[in-house]
Amino acid sequence: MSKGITSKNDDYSQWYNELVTKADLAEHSAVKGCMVIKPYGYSIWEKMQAALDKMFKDTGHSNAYFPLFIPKSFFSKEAAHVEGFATECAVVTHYRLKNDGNGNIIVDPDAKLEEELIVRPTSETIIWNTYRGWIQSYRDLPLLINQWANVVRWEMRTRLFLRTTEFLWQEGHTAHATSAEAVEEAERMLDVYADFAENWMAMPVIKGIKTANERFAGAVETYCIEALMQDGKALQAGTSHFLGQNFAKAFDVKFTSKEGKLDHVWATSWGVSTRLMGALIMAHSDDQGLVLPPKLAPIQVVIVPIYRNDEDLAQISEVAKALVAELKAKNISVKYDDRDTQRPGFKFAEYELKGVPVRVAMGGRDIENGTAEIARRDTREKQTITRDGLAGYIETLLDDIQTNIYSKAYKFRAESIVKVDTYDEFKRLLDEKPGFLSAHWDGTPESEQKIKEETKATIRCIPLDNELEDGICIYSGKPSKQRVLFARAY
RNA sequence: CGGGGUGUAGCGUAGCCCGGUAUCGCGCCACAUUUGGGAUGUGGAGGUCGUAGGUUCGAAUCCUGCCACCCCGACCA
Repeated sequence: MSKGITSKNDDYSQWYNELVTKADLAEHSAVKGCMVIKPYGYSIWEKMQAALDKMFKDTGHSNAYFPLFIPKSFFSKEAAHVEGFATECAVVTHYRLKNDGNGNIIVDPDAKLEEELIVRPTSETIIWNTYRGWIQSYRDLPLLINQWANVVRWEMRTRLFLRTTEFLWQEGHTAHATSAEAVEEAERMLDVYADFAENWMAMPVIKGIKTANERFAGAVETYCIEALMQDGKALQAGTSHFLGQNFAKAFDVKFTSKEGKLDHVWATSWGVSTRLMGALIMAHSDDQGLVLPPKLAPIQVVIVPIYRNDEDLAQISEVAKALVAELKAKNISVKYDDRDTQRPGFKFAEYELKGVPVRVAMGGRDIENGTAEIARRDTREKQTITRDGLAGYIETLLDDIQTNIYSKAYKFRAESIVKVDTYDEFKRLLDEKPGFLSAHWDGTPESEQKIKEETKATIRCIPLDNELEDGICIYSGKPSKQRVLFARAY
């Protein structure tokens, strides 16, 4: 491991790339655009999955699994949907290889599929085709299903976690008897995502709705949570869609209501992906490496012994192992690193790089004095604490770190939302002080598109709690009823 | 997919212009001394120079195709 990483002030994207690889989260694979998620990175994802999965179950959802492959004909049934995804689909055309006689393995031309299969970029079509057989009556509703899966979107440019050709995610797909109920579901799941982002990832988000330009292909309304990264760029962290009856109509999913009337069902879908890993990294980390919120850190506490000989080590280990037991009893994940192959300074740097929230160092001096040195990753402050009540202190400290990194991110974001009233000011701030720009917009896709072309800033969302306020569009000068949030985005 | 760049040991690199079988650092292995912020010394192992062709007596070096990665655009979670 080489010393140090590029400073995020010098080169933000290089800082990010080095962080991902040097903290052992992921690496590029032999397959273009696809990554290998390494054990340390995957264990963070598993923690995210566990927390989200529980939240889904607590809101009444069940997990299921649908196929990776989608017949091409399914895909074409919803016009907007196919148009939105057509340009980024991987297609399976054959099912067999053969030896061409010259020692080369080739695709067997005789093994062409009658109907090509699309590798799912999202599963609405296969799921709604399936739901047709599951739903007949209002008694079958609501149908609340989630699946954890991989999907493939053939992106032109990829970045570890933020945009990869294959990625992991969850996709919820629900069916309801009424429009209102489906809207309520879409909003409920948006709240779940916001709750997760803020309370687990310690990342403040803005809940909002997307403009028509940014809406999911096939949705009536797209809700989103938008986060702000430390370089002032926005990142869409999760989306929840009210799909109306679009997919029900496309796949002919009808139910008989209490009143005996036949109608198409109302749908939602919602998802978050391994992109959250990228968000987590960029939200809190610094030039020393990752900063992980304690609730998602695979290792919450590491104990490093400092010793001169085996006798010292034996003494320290006794105390350290007792602390390990106390912490484990409090459900804190702790690692006692007594490797003799690395020196303490190396270990300090390594665990800082990996974002372990709390480090405990114990040496001969501490054994004599009945103390330990506690270092917190978020502020890099060190304190000497007495051995009595140490486990309790650490437990409190972990909560404190969780709160502190949220506050820090919240403060940064609050400072990064700026009201702008002229287009010149808008353009100036985008370059000088990137962040969310709150500005009036006339509500037309044309103005939004022009602003995007000229400045690369897009409307991230119309905040759900937006106040109505009369004004004029910064681009067209036409009347506007409310401000929307613009930003350059990942 | 367009423009630019890069590919040499696990990682980072020199050598390429001017062709003669590969340099240095980190890491790795062994031993010793070390251990409160990325240890030091001595010895050692490790390379089809991204890949496939071509030119040549001879290619990391020159030529062509392909692949991958990075940066910048268009597309997007």
